Amino acid sequence: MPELPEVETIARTLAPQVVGSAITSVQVLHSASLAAGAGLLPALAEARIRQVTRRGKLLVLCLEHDRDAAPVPVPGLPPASLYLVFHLKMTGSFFVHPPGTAALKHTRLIFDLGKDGSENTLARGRLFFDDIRAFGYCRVMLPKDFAAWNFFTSLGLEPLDAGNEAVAQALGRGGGNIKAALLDQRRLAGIGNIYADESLFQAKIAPQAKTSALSRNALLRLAVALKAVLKQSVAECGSSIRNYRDAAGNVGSFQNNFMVYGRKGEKCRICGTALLRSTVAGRTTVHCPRCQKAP
DNA sequence: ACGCGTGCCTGTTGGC
DNA sequence: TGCCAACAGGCACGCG
Repeated sequence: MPELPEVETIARTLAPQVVGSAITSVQVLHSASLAAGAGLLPALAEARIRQVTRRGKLLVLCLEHDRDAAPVPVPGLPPASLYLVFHLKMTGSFFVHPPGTAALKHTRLIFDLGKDGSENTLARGRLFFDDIRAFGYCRVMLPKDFAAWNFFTSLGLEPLDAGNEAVAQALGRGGGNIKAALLDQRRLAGIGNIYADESLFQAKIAPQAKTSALSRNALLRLAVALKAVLKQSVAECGSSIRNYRDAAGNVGSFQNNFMVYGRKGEKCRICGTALLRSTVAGRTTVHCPRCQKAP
């Protein structure tokens, strides 16, 4: 379940392995994993990887595929003439294997990487996109396709780039409960179930609290807590639960800091009360009934 | 128009 | 020991 800190960690560990490489060929082993841009595969197989970045939970490879075409900026992203975009959903992962490595059981896409800008096309390695549950996807897009992609254009603020006031405001508008607001990618981009529950605990707000009932101070407290939790997780290379590894095969350590996520029935680390599991906004939710009060 | 429920997927876990 | 239901969950989609 890569969320913002995990996708950020993957981008950081993938970049040094692929930036400066040329994509020499692409293999689609599971057609549904290529959700858009099949027609651009020929262009992709001549493209060079310039940058690896992230927007919300999307991992974005910025490519140059035609030296004559000027790179076009997409709002919020570095300019490029072609984009390779991934959503990892729950079980997507990357790894760069040596040249010639065969596909694994759950390998969905393979990008062969060669040297950039040289007549010498000796392969450097193979970028595997593995995805056990195959919920994840890749999209190959021209800048104009990217800028017209509804999911992307609807994404909200980057929580770590926005100020506390702006984050509080994004969470406070609209109806529903506060956990649904945290998970709504149109308000803030990149938050999933782990960081929603953890930030609500740190802010001492009950997940089922109606957003409209929260004071300005409570929303600000949540904004501060959310940013602190995300920042700490990025510093610890994310949370490794189940299958998560970064693009270098490393695990993160933020799971050791969980106060509530996955701790149903265990004691609250602050007050000792048994933590409750419930369903809020359709998701499994764990909270401390004593520390986290609905207003 | 917005909030809610369901389907997509496969591997792991826990109960009987 | 073996079987199977429940569970993990982001997002598209359809319904009311």
